Order: sequence, then structure tokens, then C-alpha cells
Amino acid sequence: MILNLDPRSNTPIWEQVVHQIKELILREILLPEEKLPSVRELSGTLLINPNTVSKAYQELERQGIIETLRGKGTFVSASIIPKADDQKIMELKQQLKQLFIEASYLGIDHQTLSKWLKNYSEELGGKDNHAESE
Amino acid sequence: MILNLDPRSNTPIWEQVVHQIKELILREILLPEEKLPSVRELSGTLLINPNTVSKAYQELERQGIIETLRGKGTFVSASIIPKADDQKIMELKQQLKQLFIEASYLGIDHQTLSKWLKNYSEELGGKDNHAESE
DNA sequence: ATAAGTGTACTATACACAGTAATACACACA
DNA sequence: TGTGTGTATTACTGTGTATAGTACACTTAT
Repeated sequence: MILNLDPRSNTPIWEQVVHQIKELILREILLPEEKLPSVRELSGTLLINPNTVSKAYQELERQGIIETLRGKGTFVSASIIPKADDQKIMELKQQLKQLFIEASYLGIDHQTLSKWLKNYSEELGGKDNHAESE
Repeated sequence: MILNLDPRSNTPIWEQVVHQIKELILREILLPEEKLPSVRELSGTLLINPNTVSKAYQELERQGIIETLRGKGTFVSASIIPKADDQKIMELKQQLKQLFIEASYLGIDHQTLSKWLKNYSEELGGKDNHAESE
């Protein structure tokens, strides 16, 4: 598995791993029940510390996205149920608001942002996107 | 000036100050040419270090949003011109993509996000919203 | 001139966290 | 038994935030 990591980014490496694996699952490149690379293997290919990979896997498991079986490996969860965590939704809205403000100062209006969102939806969310009938 | 700061947030205090002042300007609570509180005054009311306020002001000036006059004070820029910085736009799109992914795992679709964006636009962007002729 | 108020610069310190490194442990499976 | 899993622990380094204190340059009003 090859991920795009930026050591100079301000977002921690383990968080970048979390983000990109979630994206791979959304894109259905990683399928339910599929086995992920071992901690040591992935740390080898990504040239990062095993502890960093472990931290990413633990965070993904905490979110219910992957499951780990001691001695066997880590696997994509069979069914990923979207959790309507109110706390996280509030944080997301706050983040969206901040993003809108930054966009405003770049001369980008909300309609353009919505258009981009729609593109991302078509590009990534081919799964439960209710798009089959379109 | 009263801002809502969260010392336990992972975003630095000076960055929170930057964000909230940008929002106040968008809301037209802070008007062009208006004087901002002095570094020492704001650090007093916010109970933070003057250096932290100074860092926020310097970042705002770097973005062309405020202007500082030595010995006189800091003021909101007379005209804030949206700069179409390609680099920043790319970062914004990346951030929006990540936000969409997180939303997907919370069961929120792109249409809901667009609706929220529209709300923010009406709530905040009453200024140069090209809404005069519409 | 003098004083007060402005932003700025500099050094030092404390603290938290990311990341690395090395090691050891518990479990599954052939 | 041996190899490959994930996990836990400890120590160390580096980076960045924030605080604290001090000093400087400038503007304005007295």
C-alpha cells in the first residue's frame, strides 16, 4: 500500500495515514474484511516508525473502521456504520465555517465550494451515494 | 473586543485570534479603517501574552487584512482585496476534500454540507457577496 | 522636552507533543 | 517450535506554543 505522506506538513504523520486509509476505503480500493499491511510491513514501505503506524491503526479501530485480531492482523471492518456523533458534527460544522471564511478571503463563494463538494461526492462516494438511479 | 479562546484546543491561540478577527471583519462588526485594540490592551482582556497578540496581528498584516502604523496602532485595511493565491486555493480544496470524507463517515452527504455553506454565506457574507444586483 | 502609548525585537524558560529507537510481551498459526 | 501478528513500555530528540521580562523606535499629546 502506497500513501502520500508529507513529513513537512503540520498534520501528524499518523493522522495523514488515518485520513488516507479512510479515503481508500471510501473509494472501495480497500474492501470490507480485507487485510491491511502489518504494522512492520507498512512502516517499512512508508519509511516511518512502526509506532507511528500502530498509532494510526489504533485510531482507526477507535473509530470502528478497522478491526485488529491479535496475532492475525488488522482488517477493514465488515460493515462501517456511520455514527451520528453530535460532538463530532459540531466540530465539523465549526471547521466548515472556518473553511468558508478562508474561502471568502480568497474570493471563493459558497456556490463554488458546493460545486467542489459535489465533485468530491461523485469521485469518492460511489458507495452509498444514492447515485445509482441518476 | 471579546473573543472566544480555547486554551485546550490543538489550534494555537494566535491562530484562533486570527480566525475570529477575520470573522468579525466579514460580519462588518469591525469596519475598514477602524482601530483595533492595542497589543497590550487585547492581551489584557484576553488574559494572554502580548507576544501572542502580536503574532496574530503580524499574521493578519501578512495577509493584508490589517495595517500597522508604528506608534499609532493597528487598523483594519481600507480595502481588502481577495487574492486568488493558487497555492492557498489548492490547500483549501484539499481541506474541503478531507472534510467531505469525515462527513461521509458521520453519515452526512454533500447536499447537507452545501446547505450549511449557504447558511454561513447568508449569516456572514453580507458584504461583497455580489448580492446587490441579484 | 517630556511622558504615555503604540508596535517590534530579543532572550530565556517551561511545557506539550510528534517522532524515533530499542526492547519486551501476548497471541495465532503452520 | 518458530515466525509473524499487534501491543506496551521507556528513553531520547526535536519542534513549536506560550509565557516572562526587557529594551528599542516611533507617534501623539501635554
